[in-house]
Amino acid sequence: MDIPKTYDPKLTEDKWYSHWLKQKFFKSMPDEREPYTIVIPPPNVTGVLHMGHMLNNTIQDVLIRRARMQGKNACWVPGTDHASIATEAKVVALLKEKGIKKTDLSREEFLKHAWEWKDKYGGIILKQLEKLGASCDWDRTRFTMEDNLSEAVIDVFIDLYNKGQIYRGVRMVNWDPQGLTAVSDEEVIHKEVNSKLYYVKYKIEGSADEWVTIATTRPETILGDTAICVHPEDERYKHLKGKRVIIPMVNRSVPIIFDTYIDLEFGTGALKVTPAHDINDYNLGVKHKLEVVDTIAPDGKMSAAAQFYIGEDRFAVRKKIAKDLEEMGQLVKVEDIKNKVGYSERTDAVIEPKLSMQWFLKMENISKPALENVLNGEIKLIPEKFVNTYKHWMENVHDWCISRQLWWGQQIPAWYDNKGNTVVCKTKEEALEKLKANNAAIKIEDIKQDEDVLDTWFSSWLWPISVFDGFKNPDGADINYYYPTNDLVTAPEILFFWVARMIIAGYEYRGAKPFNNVYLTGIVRDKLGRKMSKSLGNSPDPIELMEKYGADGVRVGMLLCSPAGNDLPFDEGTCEQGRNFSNKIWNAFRLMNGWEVDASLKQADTNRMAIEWFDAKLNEQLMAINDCYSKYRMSEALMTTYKMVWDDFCAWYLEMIKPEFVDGKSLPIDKATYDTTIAFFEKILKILHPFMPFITEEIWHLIQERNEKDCIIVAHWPESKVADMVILKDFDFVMEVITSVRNLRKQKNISPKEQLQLFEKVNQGKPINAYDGIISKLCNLSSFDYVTAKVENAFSFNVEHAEFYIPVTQNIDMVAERERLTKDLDYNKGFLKSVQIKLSNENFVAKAKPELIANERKKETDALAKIKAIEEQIAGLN
RNA sequence: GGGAGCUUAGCUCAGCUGGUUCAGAGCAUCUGCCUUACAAGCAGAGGGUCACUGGUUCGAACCCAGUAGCUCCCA
Repeated sequence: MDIPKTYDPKLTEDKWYSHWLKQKFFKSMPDEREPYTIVIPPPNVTGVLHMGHMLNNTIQDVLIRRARMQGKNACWVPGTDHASIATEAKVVALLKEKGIKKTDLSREEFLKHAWEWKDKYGGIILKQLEKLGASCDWDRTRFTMEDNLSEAVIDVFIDLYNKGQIYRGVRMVNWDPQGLTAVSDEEVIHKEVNSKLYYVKYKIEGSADEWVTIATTRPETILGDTAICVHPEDERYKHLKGKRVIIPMVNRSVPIIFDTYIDLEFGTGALKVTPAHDINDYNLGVKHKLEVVDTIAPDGKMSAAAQFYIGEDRFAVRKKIAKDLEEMGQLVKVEDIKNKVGYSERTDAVIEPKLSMQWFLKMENISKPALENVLNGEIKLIPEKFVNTYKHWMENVHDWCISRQLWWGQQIPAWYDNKGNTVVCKTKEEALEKLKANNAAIKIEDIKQDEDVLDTWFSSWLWPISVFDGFKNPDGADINYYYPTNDLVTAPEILFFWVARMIIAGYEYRGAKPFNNVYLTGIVRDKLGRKMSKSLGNSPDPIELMEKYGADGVRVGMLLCSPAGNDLPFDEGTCEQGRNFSNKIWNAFRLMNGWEVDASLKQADTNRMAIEWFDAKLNEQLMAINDCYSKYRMSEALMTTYKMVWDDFCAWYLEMIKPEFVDGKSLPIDKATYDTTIAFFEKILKILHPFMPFITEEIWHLIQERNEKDCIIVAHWPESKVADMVILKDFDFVMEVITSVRNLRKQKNISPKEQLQLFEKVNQGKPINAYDGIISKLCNLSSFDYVTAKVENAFSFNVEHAEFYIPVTQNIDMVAERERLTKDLDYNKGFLKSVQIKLSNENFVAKAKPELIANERKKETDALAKIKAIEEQIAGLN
């Protein structure tokens, strides 16, 4: 078999992915095995794969692949969400390009376009996940707006309405003037921006020339002012009690009210109150029964109620009104200021607080079990620090605004008659029956359905239940088997948007949690610490990355630097490291593959010892890896695996058993060693598989011809046995000897090809001589002997209780040697001193644990012995 | 303004119950090697006042208090 010396992922990835699909290895059906379930955080249908998805889905795939290998019935459910605002915006933009205005279309026509768009582009991201190797059960792919899932959403709305948990009311909402819809509090991003603070004076009614100066960042809302508010304790304004002021331009007379809400320090201490356009002003308005004048239209332009600047944009008006006020002599001054402004997460438009009629879900009672069961550990958040954040949010939870002024989504099942009656039910026919109760004369054509749709999260909060048809078929085989799911992997950004609400829905509709563990990944950032985003253009294209480094390489790269919950400053270098690792594994295989096996050859002792050692090492490391997995320390599990493969297996083990080269040709290897080595390698490949599915599958099949179903993806995760600690400890000594010899060669400029003699003088205990053959091989020794006296005219070093000597033909540089040994001596003396200080401390001896003291005493005697040995070596140099 | 968290090598991070030579890993850097698996490699080396200041303790990267800087969440 001729194998290229560089691994080429392009030749393997598509091949194995389609093989896995063909063999239905990702498929899961309920059976008698223990289930292991993950539901994907459904990516937005408008989305294309970004680095956040890469990280997130790599972790899910690692978890699901390992579970599958552990013999569990692994089920990873994929899907997408319909993303109301984002999708609608895309479709509107596309129609605009074609010269079609949304307002010219009927709802049905628009939805037809939207579905066309979804069918064409909505599956892109899932296809991209296949490149990554995602082993989702694609037969289970769901979409939040497909019929069954939509029906669940509507049923839940009706159910919650009937339970009195949903209500309709006028409330101040976050209005997105670009998307022309309300968005929830969680969809508003507050950014600090440079603004101006305008000081404007209002004339006191009935006075000749008496004024009150207010400060505002939004002078365009002056036209909607319905009061001025000052602090009741503010000496500057006490005399204004009972007075009124005149609003500039509109000349409206409004009261001066007093409230402790006012910050005395900010601006002039006098606040203009615009209940229609500021949430705090709105609350003041409710409290003081103020008039509400809504001066800004839904599209962000001034409305007729403003009287001036009608039809002009709010930001243009801000500049204009400042100028006009200045001309009127009522603009006192303008200051620069930094303040926080809310932006729409979806459209990036500045949010306009706006009063409107919306549907709300009461959160207070329904969220209780969701808080309780996270606090008591029934549901674990990983890392745990997020419990604090979660608790804080859940204890201060606001009612959830669930209506959106859009067409793309589930239309709210509320029906209105011509007399102001409202009913909530599934169909117009049902509505007719219900409405008849109060309106006997009603006809079906008099009934109108609510125009709005439900928030997308009102679909996705049902995801872990609805993907298993848990609403339609609450006692179905799927929901009973797969629910609660095991792990959820998602970003901390949507802990409240989504995770908390899924937990709420889980308890409300299944009486049980939706998942056991929530693994919160970090946010992928660029080198400057900025979040990766399309608008910044600072994100590499994941598909290109995979083409450059291979899917396995990128998976390793993503995981190497991503501890749970910590942000991940992405560096392409780690993908390169991942690619190099692929190549290392590939070449390890090439080495073994090139060996000629001689069945008649007896196994050498060195090989037997090497095998014993690596067996112990593998067990030790596997135990550590399993432990990392159990704690969701993914990057640590990977790093442990990486070192076990690269250092322990390749750098040490293979070097130990590698047959020698004689006359330009490798000697054959004995069969026992070969077979065991291949068995080790297969174990290693299995451990690597969740991280690097493609290369491991490829090599698995190169090792030997296998049945089409005999794939590593379904191979059994290796059993971990207790490692032989004695061997491991002995070998640490051996490694140190070998490293010391190599180090000496390097320092003395002795070529690795020049054979050396090595002598060992054991000062204490028995020599560990089982590994002498290995030392000889890896150090390229001509001889290795034990002596009882020190060797003259030789370089020396110490390892534990033994002195080692390498005689040399060349002259020893006495000065350099003395310097080196003196340095070693100083270190050991310093160490001894620190131990002795500890031991002479009465408090330490009295209070520390006995085994600790015994250990310190041992360190003391060891150090003394070592110092003595070094001193003798120095003396011997003369 | 309220809350949470972070600060350890040039970079990214481990460091669990305070106690072993505990100051670590990977990457990067430096030195020497194209040694028949791999230069995407091999062998070796150098890097740190554990943010700062105090305290508790026989003993502190770890516990406590304060200070500085950074990040996130909420208003």
